Amino acid sequence: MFGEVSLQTFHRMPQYLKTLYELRKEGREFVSSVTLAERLNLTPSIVKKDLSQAKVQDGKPKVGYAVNDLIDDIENFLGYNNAKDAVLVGCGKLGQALLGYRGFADYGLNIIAGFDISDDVIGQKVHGKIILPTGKMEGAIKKLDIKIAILTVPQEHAQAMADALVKAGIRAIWNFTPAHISVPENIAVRNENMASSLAVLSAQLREILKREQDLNK
Amino acid sequence: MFGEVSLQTFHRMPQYLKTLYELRKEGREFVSSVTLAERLNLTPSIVKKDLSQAKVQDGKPKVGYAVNDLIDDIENFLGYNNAKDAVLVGCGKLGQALLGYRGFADYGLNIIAGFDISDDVIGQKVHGKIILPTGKMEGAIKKLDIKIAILTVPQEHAQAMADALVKAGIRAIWNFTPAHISVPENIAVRNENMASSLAVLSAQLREILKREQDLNK
DNA sequence: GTTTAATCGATAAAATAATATCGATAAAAA
DNA sequence: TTTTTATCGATATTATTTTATCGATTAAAC
Repeated sequence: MFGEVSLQTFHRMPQYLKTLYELRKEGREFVSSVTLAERLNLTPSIVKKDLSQAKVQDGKPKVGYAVNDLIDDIENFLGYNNAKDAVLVGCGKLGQALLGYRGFADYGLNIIAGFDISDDVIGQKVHGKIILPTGKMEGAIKKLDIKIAILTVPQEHAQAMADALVKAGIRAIWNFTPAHISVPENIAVRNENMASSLAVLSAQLREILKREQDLNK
Repeated sequence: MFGEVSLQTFHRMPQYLKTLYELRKEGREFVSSVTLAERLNLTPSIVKKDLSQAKVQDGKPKVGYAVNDLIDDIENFLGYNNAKDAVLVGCGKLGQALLGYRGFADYGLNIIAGFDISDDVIGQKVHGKIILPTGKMEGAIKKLDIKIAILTVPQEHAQAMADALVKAGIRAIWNFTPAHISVPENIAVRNENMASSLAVLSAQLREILKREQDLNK
């Protein structure tokens, strides 16, 4: 689906980038797949395979990859340079937390504005981002040709709002609600599913505690 | 690592559960793997395989699985019944949003209290959850034998706080900071990594837009 | 009561992802 | 200058995950 590049690879890319920033800060010019793998608990093989998909310049035998070049290549690969505009819909607690999250800019995401139905928050600013009434949403999306929406409305409004966003021209929805939303197949959805994450964490914890008990028998 | 059950399977479990709740609400007594697969965009094969790992009672040919039994089995499998206590560390915007998030209770997670260093928030209550000074953290964790921590401190304090949590006896950390934290290998960590998610969403969006352009040529 | 249709559960096949291997190469050491 | 060593990049192998197949079974239709 992604022209050969797997989702797992995309998942790991920001981790490589993060480690590379640290290495640059430490003053290192070159880094090997072995070092990256160690820092991120991966194998050198997978690191080399992943990087081969993002990088332009080859690594050098004996020394590895040029840190700066690699940073450029991955940033470019992930589109961190050409900032993408987005809207955020639903400015409750979580919505406002995300609206004020400065980290997004580092990832090339630029939230234009928040939208909400409640007069209590309309007109407020969170870290310089204005909250507008949902009535103005479709117009803004169309006018600015925005493709990405962050969805943080209450669960029961998730589907209706997703429909409205699609109608307005949004092509990718980052869904922070627990609701499963249905969209046409040419729309990307990414679910930030707390329940899923917690299920996995609980499973890990259970396994760890069990292993420990077995040992102490 | 999880006694045969893969992480992907754990990820899908809460989705099944969610759909089953809906079906129960609709008054359905039985559901087939085909129906579940349709609602969640999966194949019947994977649904059957996943469920076979969580359920106790067999499905019936021709009609499928008993909705109520299946709900019980999955809830049990995921540990939604025996509520797990947790602490939340770092009560900034995101921390408070999560502190006030009622959904956790549905997943069997019970946040005992929030902890923070700032006098601005200490003593406040968010949805009935009190915010305490970090000085009292270790004592509370030990006294109540708490195993799970939600980490929402600023990135630069993530590692130090993780260390403190491990020292206090925490065995599973749900990390909402962008920092990569190092912990002993008998501690579970789950990274809620925005950068990763955004990378995947961007990749999906890019692919969709590209496919569209190709068609219009 | 017999036939038909839908589904399960087990297993086989295919697809995908991760890991290991190895020749080529460049830096460093001898 | 020659040898050694560490690493890349390509490819082969292995492991994991998903999908497909199929006999057995049960509810419903006839």
